[in-house]
Amino acid sequence: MLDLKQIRENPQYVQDRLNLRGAGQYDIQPILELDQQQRQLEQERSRLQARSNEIAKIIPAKIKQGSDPKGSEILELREEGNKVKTEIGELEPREKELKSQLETLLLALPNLPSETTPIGKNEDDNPEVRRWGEEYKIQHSVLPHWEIGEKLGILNSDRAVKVAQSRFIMLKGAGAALERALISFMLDKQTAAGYIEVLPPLLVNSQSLTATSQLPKFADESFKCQDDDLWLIPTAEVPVTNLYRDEILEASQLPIRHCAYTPCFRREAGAYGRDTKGLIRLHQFNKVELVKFVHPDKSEEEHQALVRDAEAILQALKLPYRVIELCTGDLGFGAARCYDLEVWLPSANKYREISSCSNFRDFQARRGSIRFKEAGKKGTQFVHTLNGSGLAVGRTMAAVLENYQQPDGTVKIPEVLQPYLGREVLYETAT
RNA sequence: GGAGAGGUGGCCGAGUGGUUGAAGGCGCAGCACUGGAAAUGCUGUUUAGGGGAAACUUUAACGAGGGUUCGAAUCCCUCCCUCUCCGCCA
Repeated sequence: MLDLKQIRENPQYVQDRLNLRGAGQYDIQPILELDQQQRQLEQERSRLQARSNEIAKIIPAKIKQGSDPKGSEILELREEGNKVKTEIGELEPREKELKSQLETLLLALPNLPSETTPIGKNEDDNPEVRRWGEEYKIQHSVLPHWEIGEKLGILNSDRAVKVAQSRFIMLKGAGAALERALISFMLDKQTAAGYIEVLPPLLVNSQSLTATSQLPKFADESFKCQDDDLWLIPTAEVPVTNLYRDEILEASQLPIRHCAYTPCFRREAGAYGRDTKGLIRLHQFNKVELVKFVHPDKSEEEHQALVRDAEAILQALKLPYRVIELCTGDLGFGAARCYDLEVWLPSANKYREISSCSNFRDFQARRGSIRFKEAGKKGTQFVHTLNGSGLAVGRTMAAVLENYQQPDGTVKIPEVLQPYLGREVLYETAT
């Protein structure tokens, strides 16, 4: 959520920054008008309430001084109290209504792109920041990972579709073990880098989804439970960020860095026909997520470090990748700044997103009221929240299968994974 | 699912109609004491919104929402959540 005060005081700046996401999409004018009306009502109501409070104090004081509780002086005051109360009763609902409209509009407004975010219309304008591992790109032709997987007998789609629906997959034998090995490896690596592991709830309430900004705008992207106010998490970002919702932290506790392995559930509405095969786009997938709560002064450097921590996994696995920065037109709703890591998928002959590392600044902290107090300073400040995948496990598996595919059809296991898996090569087996 | 208890400040915990934004304690900050520290003593310490250049001022908040009253943390209603016991269960 944007700071209403900022919108009020620098409307042109805010509107200009919002326009960078796509001109004409967002209009702050209605917010400015509602805010104006709301404040006017508040002033009037507040003045009446002050009088009401005054009367409530005068009455017992007069009685103490000897006034007759049933006398005309007291009765008049009571009557005025009633009158004031009636007037307040008329203003209050109007003010509440304005406030709730204002809230609705504010929640629907995305974050402002940072000052350094490259300006552009869509993903075609995302600049490449750096590339890594050109020397590890394989030269021979390869099968797409789902074909490798079926041949090796380590993944099965048909049965998963029978059990659930399309866009579900079942891993088997070495496939299941490889997924588990990747998860363990990533968690070990990230905890060694200073992230404290958490295993959060996989179902969250609406308030949590609102804080991280999946709600209200993206309700149709998540699975919802019918009988409870609970949703399946689309990413560990939601439960982990909400761990500190409505809390006031000590500045000395910052930064807080967490990593979490969770399954993630996404409806992928609007993705019909795209990536229908393999491990790229599923309703359920595993991910190790990195989440940070930091002091605003440190947020930029923590963001850069977060990206490096995600990259470290790809480097350890020797998977070629590139880093791109999302331009203003492609930036996610809550992000002020975002880097994507894209891994090389030889069968497609292109890079595919495997991690998205965003700095939300105080956008989520404001929605979730995640604040901190600085010793000796008055008041509280909002923390900055950051998160990124470290990494998407299914897509990593796909990248491993393809990039480590040998001409003879076998798949080598990356060295760092061998201790986890207890083997060096995957061979074709009868299914 | 059945029965009961409870939700108060950063934390613990008093408070059943009138200066209670809220006793007391812990924690934290400052000062004193000390060579320095501990201990001790004193002082201070909620958040959010509005108005104001500022000093300051005003409103709201004791799980949430409604009601009674001139006045509600305190009384009434509805909802949510937590805990305990029993049942069920990984």
